[in-house]
Amino acid sequence: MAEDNETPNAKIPSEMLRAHLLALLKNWSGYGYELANKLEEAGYGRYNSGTLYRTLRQMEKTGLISSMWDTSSDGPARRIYSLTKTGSLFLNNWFTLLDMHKATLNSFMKMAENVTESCDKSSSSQEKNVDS
Amino acid sequence: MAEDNETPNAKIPSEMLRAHLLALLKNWSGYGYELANKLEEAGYGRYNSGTLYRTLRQMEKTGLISSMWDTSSDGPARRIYSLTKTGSLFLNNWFTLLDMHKATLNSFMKMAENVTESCDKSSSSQEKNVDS
DNA sequence: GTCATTTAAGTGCAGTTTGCATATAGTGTC
DNA sequence: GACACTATATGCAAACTGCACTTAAATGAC
Repeated sequence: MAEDNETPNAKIPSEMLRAHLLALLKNWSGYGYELANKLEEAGYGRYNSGTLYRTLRQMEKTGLISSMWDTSSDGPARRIYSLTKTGSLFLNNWFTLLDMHKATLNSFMKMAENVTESCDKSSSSQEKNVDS
Repeated sequence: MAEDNETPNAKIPSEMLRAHLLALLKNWSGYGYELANKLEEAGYGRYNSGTLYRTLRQMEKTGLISSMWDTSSDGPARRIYSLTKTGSLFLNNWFTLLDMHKATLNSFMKMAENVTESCDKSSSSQEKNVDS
């Protein structure tokens, strides 16, 4: 058995992992082990293989990617993944969502400045002790 | 009991919900019900109250926010939340993470273009997806 | 040949998180 | 009291996650 070099590294949110996989598969087809290597090369550590493979299968189940076995090359069979139309749309929407999210964050933080003066409806109890 | 108007709306990833809550609490203290209203006003539908309150308690447990009871106003007691120093740092890091994530996505998609280019020089179909 | 190693994918299971429904409780109105 | 609104929380099944372990094909060492 190979040495356990699956570093449980700085973990990114799983939604982002999915987006990363979709981006890697854009205009390109690859298999799990290869995708894991690319993620590692990009500085995301070696993902736990169980998590990665299961994520891929789940993404396939939800229609974001599709797979087929490749037995043409040497070594164990590889499950080659490629992006579906749905996956491609999802990836584009993800970019939109990121922008919206960032815009919302900024607007929320700006709201705070205005609130301190106007949104004091019923009682003027200024004892909002902000614990530090 | 009030009418069930908790619309299980277009759900954003939970990580983003957490970021939204942190952003709302930046330079401002508020309680759960109020935060739910603000999320709804911002167009995120009415979050399931159970999910929202539990998310807040969990964020408190991990030190992103802190709370205390406010019994000064009329009606049921409110649990007032405010951002901790950790939460503030987390929010800043979140922005950084978002940018890194987007950069990674773009680089991943460009990688694909290089691969297809070297394998298939004739096709010059280049997709433009670089924004920032 | 056979033994360890590398490549490649997957399962088992406990612990955590999520979605949805439901519970609890204070206050004001009729 | 009955009812609506405000405010927070719990119960539970389903889904997800992390970690360890298993399977299996090919390669190189001996």
